[in-house]
Amino acid sequence: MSKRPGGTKKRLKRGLWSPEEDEKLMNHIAKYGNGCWSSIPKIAGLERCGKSCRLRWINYLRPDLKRGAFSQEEEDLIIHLHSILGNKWSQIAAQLPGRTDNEVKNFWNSFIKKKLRQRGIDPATHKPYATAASAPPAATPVSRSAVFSEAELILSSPVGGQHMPPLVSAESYVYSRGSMDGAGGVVGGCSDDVSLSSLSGYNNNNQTADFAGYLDADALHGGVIPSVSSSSTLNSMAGVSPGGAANTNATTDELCCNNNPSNSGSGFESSTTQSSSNHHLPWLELGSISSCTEDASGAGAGADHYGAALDELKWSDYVFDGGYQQYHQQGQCIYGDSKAAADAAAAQFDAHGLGINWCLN
DNA sequence: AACTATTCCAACCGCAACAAA
DNA sequence: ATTTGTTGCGGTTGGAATAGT
Repeated sequence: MSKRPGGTKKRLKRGLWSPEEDEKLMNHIAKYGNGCWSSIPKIAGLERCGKSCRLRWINYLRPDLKRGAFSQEEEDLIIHLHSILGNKWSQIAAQLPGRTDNEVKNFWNSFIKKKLRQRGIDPATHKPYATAASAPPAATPVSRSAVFSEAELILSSPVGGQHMPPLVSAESYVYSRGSMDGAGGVVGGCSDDVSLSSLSGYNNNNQTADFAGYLDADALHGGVIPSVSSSSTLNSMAGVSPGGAANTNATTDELCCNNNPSNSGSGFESSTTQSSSNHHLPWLELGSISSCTEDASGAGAGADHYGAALDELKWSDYVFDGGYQQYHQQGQCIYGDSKAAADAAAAQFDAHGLGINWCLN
């Protein structure tokens, strides 16, 4: 795929990566890590710019990538996080193990956007479109905004053990509660229990404590959360040769999984090293929601998949208690079942191996 | 079967932030 | 303090794949 005419002095290859190029890059990173992207092409014998190599690795070659369709839980989480963070794809992706910002962005643009519009929700604002059937045009109160400033997030947290009146619009929870009426209007309340404080991690109730471990509070408050694409994390991610650990110079100790929570430092790590097995998504749980949808008249009952999602395995269960570990063990990767070697590598891959430094630098 | 329209996603671009010189 | 190089992020695009006619 040739996106743009080159124009640079040195002719660099563009477009889709060939399997040979992939192999070169993977072999290089397996050997040396992913330190200096600008020098990688030369050393690895690739006629690509470093930027392109970096992108290829992050978006496609990383052994920890979870390919395939987004689960309902992931979709819910993306919608919810987008209502808070906006187009901060890297931050959103940081909360979705195995997903890249590019993947999340594409999923949003190609699927969720459309879906929300069909439901009468403006994907940009997460508010229902003003329609004759619902609300008067341009009459949406400010307090109903689902786009939250940092201050709003903080203000919505409990102070002195008491919940402040939530500034969170009901819409932002509608997605997971299945209480949106056909025209996109909001039905049902329960706002007392679902202030964004639970998201922000400032709430001290149990629910929030659990969730705080899931969704890094820093992520929602402008703190630094290294995304999975950050170089520091990637260095740890490169702790195993994608092409097969046997081909690397790494010692057994370097390759072995390190699940010690004390090593968790970044948002990614911390979100995947929770010692507690009691993680859950507050909005999903709060949404046991059938009890919360006072007015189910327009909710479309079971037709709404968001409500149905509540009956499914909790995403956090998948992530922390089995599925994600299993995913690690099974080594899902871009090459799927046909790449036994990559599977084997991914089985040993561990994002927590912070002590590993493959970089030559 | 051939053509057109649409969808999806990998990859590119430009910019900003940061670090090192 | 300034320059230069590198990295990361978000927006955009082009083309392959798919659906529709």
